[in-house]
Amino acid sequence: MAEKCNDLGLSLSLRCPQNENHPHPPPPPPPPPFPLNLLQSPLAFMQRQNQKSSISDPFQLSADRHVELEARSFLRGIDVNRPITVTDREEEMIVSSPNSTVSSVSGKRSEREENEAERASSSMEEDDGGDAAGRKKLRLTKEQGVVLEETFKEHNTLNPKQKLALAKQLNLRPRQVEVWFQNRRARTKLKQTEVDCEYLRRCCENLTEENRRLQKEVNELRVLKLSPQFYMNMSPPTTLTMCPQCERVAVSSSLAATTSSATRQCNPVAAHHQRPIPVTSWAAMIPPQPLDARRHKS
DNA sequence: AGTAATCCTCAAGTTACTTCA
DNA sequence: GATGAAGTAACTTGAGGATTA
Repeated sequence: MAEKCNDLGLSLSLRCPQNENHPHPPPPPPPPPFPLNLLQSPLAFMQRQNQKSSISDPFQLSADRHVELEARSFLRGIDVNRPITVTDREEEMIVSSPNSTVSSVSGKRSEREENEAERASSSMEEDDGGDAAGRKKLRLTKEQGVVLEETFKEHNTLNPKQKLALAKQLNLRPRQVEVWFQNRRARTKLKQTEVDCEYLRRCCENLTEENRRLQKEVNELRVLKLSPQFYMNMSPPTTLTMCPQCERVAVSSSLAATTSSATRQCNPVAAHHQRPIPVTSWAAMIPPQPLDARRHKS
């Protein structure tokens, strides 16, 4: 499976913003074949790809369309499931995706059923002598697979012209090339979905663990808050200090921060200037007035 | 210009066949 | 050899876009 994954050229492509800042992020994903946006479904991606391939060569597409339309006018009703002969192949070089007609809606089923009998009587070109009843499954050769894969890497959709050329090159029916690309896109999407799911699962696990850790921390802090003597002896990591004389408040990270702006502006000789007062201590001494009001008063 | 019919292509889902452990 | 799982070619269905009468 992993080997297949490599064959498909798939890799993690989901970026989790939370985890980018996470102290224990998951192993960095390899460069994505196509970036996954959680707001963008794979379908949207595919559609965008299709649009891209269409837009990239509008002239060619319209030319193909022209060829198609010309061909369609006199090649209707061709049995596309019929085994390919050399003549057929020449015709298929003209008509685009003949078997799409089969998969299309309007009255195609009966047409196909008619073809079944004919197909049964004349075994396929690739047929090695098996029974002709039911659908005959062709196994693509290694060379065909390689070429298809290479083409798929270049563009995951084909316009009619490309399809015909590829079919000719590989000695396949255009319909087979078309089906192969459809299935290949489906496989790519499936693999990508699996990879994305796995990555999301890991994200979820990490966030759960982080949540558990933070909950534990919160509980510890609660316990700490409930034991006053312990709390009072503790020097807080960040200490608000205030000069009782000038009532200026400053933030210092340790005792060494006595050179903060508040103390610098006061008399450095005074002993109480050197000792940071924990918020809980001095706050109790301050009358319930806004600092600004008291400052204005003085 | 609006509309219905037709065709094509696609994604999604399914079926049936092949291969392999 | 039988069997079940996995892979995949081929098929079906429905939607949407383009073209044409």
